[in-house]
Amino acid sequence: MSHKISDSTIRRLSVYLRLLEDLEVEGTATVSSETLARQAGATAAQIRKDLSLFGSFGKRGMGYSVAELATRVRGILGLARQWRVALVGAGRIGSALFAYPNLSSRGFHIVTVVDSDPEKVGRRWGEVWIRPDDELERAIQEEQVDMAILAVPGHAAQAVMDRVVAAGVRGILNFAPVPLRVPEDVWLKDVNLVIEMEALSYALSQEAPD
Amino acid sequence: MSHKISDSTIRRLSVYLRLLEDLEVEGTATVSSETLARQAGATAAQIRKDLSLFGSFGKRGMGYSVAELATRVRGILGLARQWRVALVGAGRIGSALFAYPNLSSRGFHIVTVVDSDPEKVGRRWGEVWIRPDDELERAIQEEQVDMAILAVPGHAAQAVMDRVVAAGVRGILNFAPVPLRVPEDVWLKDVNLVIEMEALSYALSQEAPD
DNA sequence: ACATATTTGTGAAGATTTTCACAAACCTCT
DNA sequence: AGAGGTTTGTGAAAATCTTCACAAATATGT
Repeated sequence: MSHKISDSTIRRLSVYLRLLEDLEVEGTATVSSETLARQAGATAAQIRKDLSLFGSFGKRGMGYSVAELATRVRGILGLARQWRVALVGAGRIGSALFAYPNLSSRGFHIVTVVDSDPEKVGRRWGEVWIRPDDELERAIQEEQVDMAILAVPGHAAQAVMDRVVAAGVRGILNFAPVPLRVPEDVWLKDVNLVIEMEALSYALSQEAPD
Repeated sequence: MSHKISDSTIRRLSVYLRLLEDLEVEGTATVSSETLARQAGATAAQIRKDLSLFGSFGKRGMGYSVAELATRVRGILGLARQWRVALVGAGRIGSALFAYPNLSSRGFHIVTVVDSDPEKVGRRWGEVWIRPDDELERAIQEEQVDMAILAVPGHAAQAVMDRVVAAGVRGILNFAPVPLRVPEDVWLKDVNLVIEMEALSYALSQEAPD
């Protein structure tokens, strides 16, 4: 296995998986690449190619077993386990993420929250206490954190990032709209609302004479 | 002008712009593609190629005038104006977005908020009242909305989307983790935290034997 | 058991995106 | 004014990603 798989392929697998789980709930037994493509907004060939990079999961003439393919894709994506996540930043975005049901329901558990605001430290969110900034490293170790979500202001992001990485975290989701530097062996994903809005701005400006 | 410009190029321009604005604040007069590349985490050739798609903004031997390039990129991205945005969904994510300073400071003004929860309707957020779901279309028209942000549960997203589009909005930022269908002339950007986390899950699963 | 209809898996072709590499343009210093 | 050092802008090459198209495999119906 493992040529190099593109990020796009992985992201599409995540989409396919959600659709497969919906189909599973609906009780659908098998699905063709054609049907899945329609739901995913992709092409059938794309789906087959994506899947074929990891193996041969379908039956010619029949399509894919929904249950089996879902299990396979979960395995590929590393979702057969639970992930322990640290949330850094308990502001508005942080608190929205903490309560976001689609993360915990999919195996991403926020096991510790850290904030630099003394006003917030010591408060309790559900099962977890908000810990002070200077306990970041300790919290990461004690709670055996696998991934971190950075929901801190842009000017603080790189410094927090460096500490999180030094503490051993190798997967980070960043909400600060600034380019961050990470070592080669650390995975960083950015969620940047400004980019998305500005991309919309560009698109609308192209055609609308307004 | 205008061959077809790729989405990636536009997204990078948004990144460059933020760096240019930082440089402007610092009082830097000119910047080379090399320097900008280092800050953006891109390559110098990439930056020059991106910019060259829109014109010739630099001076050989000198680099780019920070102020001039920032203005040019703002123009390209359609940021020389203000955008009027409707926020649909006043839950946790919606309220975090409403208060997010990086949107309003960059010309994206949330001018109306709609929610289906009677509990929330009628409350006031800053200048804006939360309006009931059935006033969605009216709010869009009255407030001359250009773009919408959908922060509603996945199961409601497509229906809300259809109404927003029917009301004339042609740019939408969607937070629901479901694939949405839009007409060809409508621009949709997705922010999907589940995809990002699952992509991290895949990456970490690859090397970490754990 | 055979013919017909589906649907996968995948090389090859096509399209898109990124990187390379260098001539042309510009600045600075003497 | 000329030499030397920078840096852009851009064709061409390389790399990556998507679509095509079809043989092989399976199911179904007679």
